[in-house]
Amino acid sequence: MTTIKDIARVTGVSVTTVSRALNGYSDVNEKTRQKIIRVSKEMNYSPNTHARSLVMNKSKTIGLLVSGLVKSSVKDNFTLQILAGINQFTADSDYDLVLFSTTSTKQREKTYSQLCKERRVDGVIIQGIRTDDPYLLEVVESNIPCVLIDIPINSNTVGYITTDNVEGAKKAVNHLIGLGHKKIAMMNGHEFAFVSKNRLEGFKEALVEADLPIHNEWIVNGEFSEEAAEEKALELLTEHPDITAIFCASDLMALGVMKAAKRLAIDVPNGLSVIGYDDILLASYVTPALTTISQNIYEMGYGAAKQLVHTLEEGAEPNVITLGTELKVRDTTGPCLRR
Amino acid sequence: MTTIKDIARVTGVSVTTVSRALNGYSDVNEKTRQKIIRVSKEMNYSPNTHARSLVMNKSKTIGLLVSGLVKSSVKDNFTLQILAGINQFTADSDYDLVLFSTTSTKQREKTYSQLCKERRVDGVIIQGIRTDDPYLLEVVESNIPCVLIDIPINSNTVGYITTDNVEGAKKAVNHLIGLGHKKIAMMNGHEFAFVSKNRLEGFKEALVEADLPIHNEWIVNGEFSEEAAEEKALELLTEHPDITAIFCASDLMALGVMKAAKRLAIDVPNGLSVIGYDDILLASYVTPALTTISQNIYEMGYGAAKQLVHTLEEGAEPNVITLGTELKVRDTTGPCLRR
DNA sequence: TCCAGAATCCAAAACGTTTCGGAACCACTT
DNA sequence: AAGTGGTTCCGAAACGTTTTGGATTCTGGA
Repeated sequence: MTTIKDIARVTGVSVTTVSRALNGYSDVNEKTRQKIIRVSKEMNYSPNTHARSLVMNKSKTIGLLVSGLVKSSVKDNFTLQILAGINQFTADSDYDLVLFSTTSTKQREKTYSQLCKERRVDGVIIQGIRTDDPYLLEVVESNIPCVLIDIPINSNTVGYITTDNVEGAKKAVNHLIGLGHKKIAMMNGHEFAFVSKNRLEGFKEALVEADLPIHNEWIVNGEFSEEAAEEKALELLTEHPDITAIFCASDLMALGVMKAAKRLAIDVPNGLSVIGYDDILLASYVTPALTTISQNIYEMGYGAAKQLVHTLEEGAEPNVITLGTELKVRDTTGPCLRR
Repeated sequence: MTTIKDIARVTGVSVTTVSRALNGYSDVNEKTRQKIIRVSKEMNYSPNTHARSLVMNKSKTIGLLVSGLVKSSVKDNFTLQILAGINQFTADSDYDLVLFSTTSTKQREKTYSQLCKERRVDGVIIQGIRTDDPYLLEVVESNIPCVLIDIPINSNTVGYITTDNVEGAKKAVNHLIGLGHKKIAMMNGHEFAFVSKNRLEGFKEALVEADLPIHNEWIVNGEFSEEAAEEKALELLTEHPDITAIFCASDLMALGVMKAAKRLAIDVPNGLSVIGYDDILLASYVTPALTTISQNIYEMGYGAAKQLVHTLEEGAEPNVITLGTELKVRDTTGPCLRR
């Protein structure tokens, strides 16, 4: 493996000059620079990033800490879209992306900051961890620049990108109300997710604004899982058959709710309107196609990477980005046929 | 950031001893080892991998070179499943995963080996690149250990993992033949994919074994794209209305074919049987649900990582792994109603 | 008492790069 | 002739680790 020393030897200059030539400094004669470049091409040189990182004390690497990258969660291509967005940005920058996984036994052995410090990543993007994850605390305490996805924590080293979940939820519920629904339930995620909190808030606000009562027993947690949501919906719809619409905090849970409706021989949308959240790929492919609140997940990934690199390069304080949402009306919502 | 030197200073021993203590060498007194461990915990020490990699000349990092990680290809969660598999393995090993993207302008600037050499990855997994990709040549020529997914190249540094595509294709076509179909077309991918070559081979073999003629004009290329396949199928079905079944080399293309059938008002499966390949997530969710050849994509990712790490650790020569396939009969194939 | 061998420790070199602080040289100006 | 300023180069230190090849001390047996 050719090093800078080899090139120095061959061209007859010092390693300093080779380094400075290759890095475009002005204090090297154009002729020698050309010679050095030529020789380093001939010798197939490429710099050793480890040596460089060691002395420069930065690695041009950003870490991605996810939790949704396991076999079972392949249905939920949220993570894939985030990744695609991040990848799109980093591919055009000179940063590399290393994947940290929180799904493993490593999580228990190594702390978040250890992970980051060992690999000497310059910054981190975090997606899909729960608010009760011990990693989260460490993030805020450590001084590694960090962009969170859908977790509203802001300090001088950590920023976040999210969508307006309150507004999104209101859009969804208002759509149902506009269709004449008055008995609307909510399938929420779990209490350890900020999005759940916000979507619940939007749900309630929309009801209040429409002068509809809030039935707390109509608000259940489906853990963001298709199966759990199916079970919970089964209970809910059996105990409260007068419910005419369900707002779900994720599309995956909406699918579960639809399965439950099917088991109870309730027609969607005529017997029950269902609206999801996320607009995952499956939403437009299931039958009937799922009405949902769409968020540009790819854009979130891209934006997260962009923001992180920006704070890394410019030393700017990370800030907060909120993206909009869009109601996608498909076939699982219809006018309320009961009173 | 605490270093080994700091610990040496505090504990009153040399850096050598600290290093050897932390790395579990036997020539350090158990008492001093405990002291060193205690102090390094107190000082929140974590080793600098760059320094370590520099001197050890290996990085405990494997690279993943993919091409399917762009916005448009989010439907195809093949890549996600591969990634999940790899991630599952690396998470339990002490290797990290860094993502190389081939979708960018970087591709033109930097060669494959430059990418690998710069980052000093110990090995690489490659997925989703075409056989005419210039990177592929470099892979074989470079001496970096490498595992290819679905690309049959084998040398003393490169191995591959794949499924039995000939057999899988035969299974698919035999299924159609068993349903009474005699006029079977094929929607293939493109000539720069080994899987296309093999699936075509299996297609032909099955026809020959059943004494059915091969119509070359019934074999078209859909570029592994839903849209292209739709267009090609439109032409094919218009020009040759006697075709009763189509074997598609990917599920995504099968979806395109189904759209074409819909546009031509051909009922699936009664007017046309369609069978796909891959068993992507969507296959079981579309209506009618897609009959397909299932391959365990997750397992391929896991196997690739396992094999790579194995050759890295044991110095073993990489070899060839072939996984099985499975026919999943769903609703897009039915008995031939014409003669 | 002396010696062999085990146990425990350490100094220094090495990995490949960047960068600080100057050195050497040349061409001008005064 | 002396000083000034610009251009082009370089030696050496530094980054944080591992490893080589001993050095030192201790233990037990002859």
